This record gives sequence, structure tokens and C-alpha cells, in this order.
Amino acid sequence: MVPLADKEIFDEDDFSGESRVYINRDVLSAHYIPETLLHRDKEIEKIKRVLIPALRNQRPNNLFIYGKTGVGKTCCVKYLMEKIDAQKKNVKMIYTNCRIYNSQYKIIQKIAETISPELSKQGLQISHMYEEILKWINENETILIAVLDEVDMIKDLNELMYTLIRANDELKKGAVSVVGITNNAMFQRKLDPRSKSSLCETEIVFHTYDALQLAEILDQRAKIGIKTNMITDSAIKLNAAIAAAESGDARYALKLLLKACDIVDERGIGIIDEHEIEIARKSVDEDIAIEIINTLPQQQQMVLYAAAMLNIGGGKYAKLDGKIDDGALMSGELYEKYCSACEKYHFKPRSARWYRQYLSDLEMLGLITMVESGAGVRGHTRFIKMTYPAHIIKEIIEKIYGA
DNA sequence: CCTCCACAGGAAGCGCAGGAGT
DNA sequence: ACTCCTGCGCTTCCTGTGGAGG
Repeated sequence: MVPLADKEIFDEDDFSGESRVYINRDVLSAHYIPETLLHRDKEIEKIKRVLIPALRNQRPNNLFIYGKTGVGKTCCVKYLMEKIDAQKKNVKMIYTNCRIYNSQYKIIQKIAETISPELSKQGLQISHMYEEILKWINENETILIAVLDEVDMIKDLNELMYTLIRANDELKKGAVSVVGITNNAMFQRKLDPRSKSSLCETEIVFHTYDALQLAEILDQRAKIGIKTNMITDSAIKLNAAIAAAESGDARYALKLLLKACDIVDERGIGIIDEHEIEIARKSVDEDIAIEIINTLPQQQQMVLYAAAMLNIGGGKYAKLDGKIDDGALMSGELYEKYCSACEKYHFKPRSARWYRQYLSDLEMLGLITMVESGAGVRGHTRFIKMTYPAHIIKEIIEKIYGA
């Protein structure tokens, strides 16, 4: 046997060999921003109109963008960011994904780091970074626009908004504006009235794509990214129809397309047709679940696991005078199951209060949905339904911790 | 109508970790 | 090496809520 070190793991073809399917695989990624954004002219125009004062060195209104996942919110904003950057005016747009930068501290730090690398150290006081940012804006007479994607993930958004608004009172030159992006309709309720009215100075709502629009978007990407005659029209139509039925989510549509292309690319023969889209669909659904669950904190995985076990085992829940949906769990019952799941894997279960926090986190991630009990049930509780099939979740978590 | 149930979710506070300042 | 400060995950305590039951 040849020792591994002496063997070439990748052969020459892997580097230089041309793909049968792709011209440029990256084009099919959701992060790719095409030259022209289809079906978003109106939205781009609206955002542009809000941001235009910045180019004249005036403070633009704060902007709040709402719309479901994969409707092009981030894409449109990033598209405009590039255009504004190219103008080379004294406008600095800083994009932050608040799923990662989820507190006032982290966001201020991110801004500070962007304007001056010396401020990238951890542990600096927030007031220090704040002063440095103000100084920088003043000296450069800059309009700073903080783009906060998934703004609902920020834990102390009220404080952050207060800080950023106050900055404008202290600045002699330059200004600070905020663009908040979210897909969570409920989130405005958590804001105090002051932050709400200031963040939502102007609001833009993005509507979901229909099947026709999705088909055109897919077609546009396919033309740039995939070689001619490698995909049939009916495959694109089916791909669009599936995504439109799911949620009108372009990101999902692209993932599906990418997966189907990968399948054909690996297989080495044939083209992408309806059948390939169908196969891709199954594996994409599972991939999405695996990706989310793997990055979940341990305790939240336990809650999800408990829910899956109850769903499979068939708890008492489903038999409550037939009114309740099959598979709807009561939160009290689930907490007990969660505690025993923790015991099984030798984790210390958290308090019921914290467990309720986990539930709302899981709901935010779209892994479960919750409904108030309402009439027919004694007491005040919530019914919990899983968005992904229980057996898939069970498998994924048992793969991590063992059965 | 009142009380109880089964929770929801806010507020306060605690212990720990990790970095800054001395 | 130490003290101070801040963020983070968590518990404890508490008030609120909406329907069932007496």
C-alpha cells in the first residue's frame, strides 16, 4: 500500500479540469450579487431615494426594511452599498450581520474596528470606542450609515439606537444613520416608542416573489453560471414552483438549483431536468435542518430532541378531545421530557424560565412554531409544533451525542 | 363571580470569564 | 499579581394572563 503522504490526494484534473456543468458555480450562491437585480426596481428606487441625501452630505433618514427571508432585502442594500462606495463621497456604509454581532457592544466594536484597526482589541470600554468613532466622523465629515441586518437579533437594541441617535446631537460635522433589516414582523413590539419612531423614520416592505419571478431569477443566474443546454426550461419552472410554494424564498430556490447542478456534475452524465430537481429537494431540506441544528447551543438541541422524541413516542397531547393538531406539544409536558433528555446525556437541565427562552429562540430560528392554547385547555399554555420531521431531527442529534 | 391552573415573560441579581489598568 | 470592569448565561422571584371549575 502506498503511504498517504506519497500519494497525490488531488489529481491535476481537480484543479484545471473544466466542470461539465458550471461556467461559474459562485453565481448560483445566494451571496452573489448580479449586475441587474430582477423584480426589485421599485424597492431599489425607494432605498435610493432615502439614501440620496448622504451624497449631498446630509443625514439620510433612518430606514427600516421588512420582508420574509430570501426576498432580496440584503441583496438590494448590498447592491446599493457598492454603487455608493463607487461614488467615493464621504459616505461610509458599514454592514453588520446581527446574528453574529448581536449586542450594542459588538456592533460599536465592529464599527470602531472598521474605521480604525487599532480599535480592534477586545475589552475596550464602549464609551472609549464611541468617542473614537465620533472623532473620526467629525474629522472626516463623514455620513456613517450602519446597516444592521437581522436587526431583531440585537439584545439591547433600545440602548444601541439611543447611542446612535445621541451621536447626531454631539456631532458638529458628519452624521450617523441606521438601516435596519429584518424578517421578523413581531419584533417592532419589543422596541420602546422612542427607538421605534427613530428606526422606523421610513419603512420599506419587500414582498415575496411569485413563481414567475423566481423562474426569471433562476433563469438569469443559470445563463451566467451554467453552460448552455445543461438545464431544461421545465426544470427551472419546477424549481421556481417548489420555492414559491414553500415561501417565495429566492435563497431556497437557488440552493435547490445549486444542489441539482452538483448532482449532475458529480454524476458526470445527463442534464438537469425535473427529476434532478426532485432529488435535490429532499437533500436540500435535510441539509438546511442539519446546518441549523449543528450550530445550535447544546441546551437548545436538547429541547428540540425532546420535542422530536415526544412526537415519535406519541404523547398524551394529541388526544385532547381531538381539537388539537396531531403533533402539537404542550410546553409543560415538553419541559419534563427535556429534563429527562438532559439526564440521558448527562447534562444539567436548565430552569423552566430559561427553557422558555430556548423555546422562543427556536421559534425565531423557524425550527418550531408556537400557538397560544386558547379555549378547550385548562390554564394558559402554548402548543409547540415542529417545522421539520421529527425523525430527521432525532437522527441528526443522535448523530452528535449518540443514541 | 372568585379561585385555581399552567404557564408567559420581565426584573434583579449572581458567579464566572476575560481583558484593562496599575 | 492584583483589582476593577464588563459581558454573558443562568437562576430566583414575581406579576400578568386567559380559560376551567366550583
